[in-house]
Amino acid sequence: MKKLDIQEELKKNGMKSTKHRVAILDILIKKDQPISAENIFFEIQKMDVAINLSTVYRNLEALLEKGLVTKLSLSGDSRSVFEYNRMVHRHYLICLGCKKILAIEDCPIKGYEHQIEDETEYQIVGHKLDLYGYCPKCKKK
Amino acid sequence: MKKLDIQEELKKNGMKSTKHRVAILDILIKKDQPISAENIFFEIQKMDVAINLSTVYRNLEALLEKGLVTKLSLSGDSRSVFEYNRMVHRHYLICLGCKKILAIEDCPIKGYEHQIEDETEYQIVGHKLDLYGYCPKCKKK
DNA sequence: CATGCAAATACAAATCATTTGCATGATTAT
DNA sequence: ATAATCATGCAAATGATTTGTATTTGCATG
Repeated sequence: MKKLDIQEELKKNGMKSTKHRVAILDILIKKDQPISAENIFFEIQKMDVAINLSTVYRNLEALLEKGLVTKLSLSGDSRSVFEYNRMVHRHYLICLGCKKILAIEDCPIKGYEHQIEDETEYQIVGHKLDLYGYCPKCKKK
Repeated sequence: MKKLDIQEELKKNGMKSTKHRVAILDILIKKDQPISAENIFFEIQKMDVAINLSTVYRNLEALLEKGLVTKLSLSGDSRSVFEYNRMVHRHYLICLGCKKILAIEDCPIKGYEHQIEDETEYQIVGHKLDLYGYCPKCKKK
């Protein structure tokens, strides 16, 4: 997505367009995997844009509220990771060796939610499924 | 489980039996739902046993290593919760209203792990599935 | 293009959950 | 009982995230 499109996207959502927001979205859109606030901070600095870590957090918070990004916390890591919200239901496959995160769009839970609704009288609004294992490279060791 | 059995269980796992450890396990065994370190701390104080929060953390860590308890971090909460390890594979149903956590022993993922192994060449070692929704009480509001 | 207002930013300090260092106290094998 | 070992309290450190506040910026308007 081009810089102009990102600015457009921000305004469409009632947000001011700033170089920091554009940079954050740009990074998130390009990354194929979720990334932490601190890593976003580092990436932006690599682009020779000065930014403060709290600005990263505040912007992620704002983008989150507008639904432009999603936040996820994975088992065994105390920090959250963020990704551009591609509006698809996703699950994740996390490599316990190198910590790489792979997104999976396939979802095996469809009918199960209804079954649980019937069994428990709860109203289910969503679910979170993550798989843990070892990627081909880490598997060898 | 009785106090004596808990002491037995601790020794069987090569741990010294202390009043704090017994109290922690006792609380965990009685609770039907996962509980945070701080809440364990409060519960122990209610039993008129003096304890420090760092002792709770250190003991949970030790019990975790011995496999006597399990730790889980749930989406949208920055603190971890713990439960007695009943040696069953479990999923959780979290009420977004009152935050109650219900354990579900049924698991719909069985075959899916193999399918993903075939598709991705990863070696899957486990998964985490949590459902989010509203319990019968909170559903009404 | 100047300008004013609301929103965004930097920076430091606060917070929250969790961990650690160290001196002291309890538990267990001998 | 005694020593060796491990557990504990307390305070201070840590790491991730949030917040207060003075300053700067984006952008609608004249």
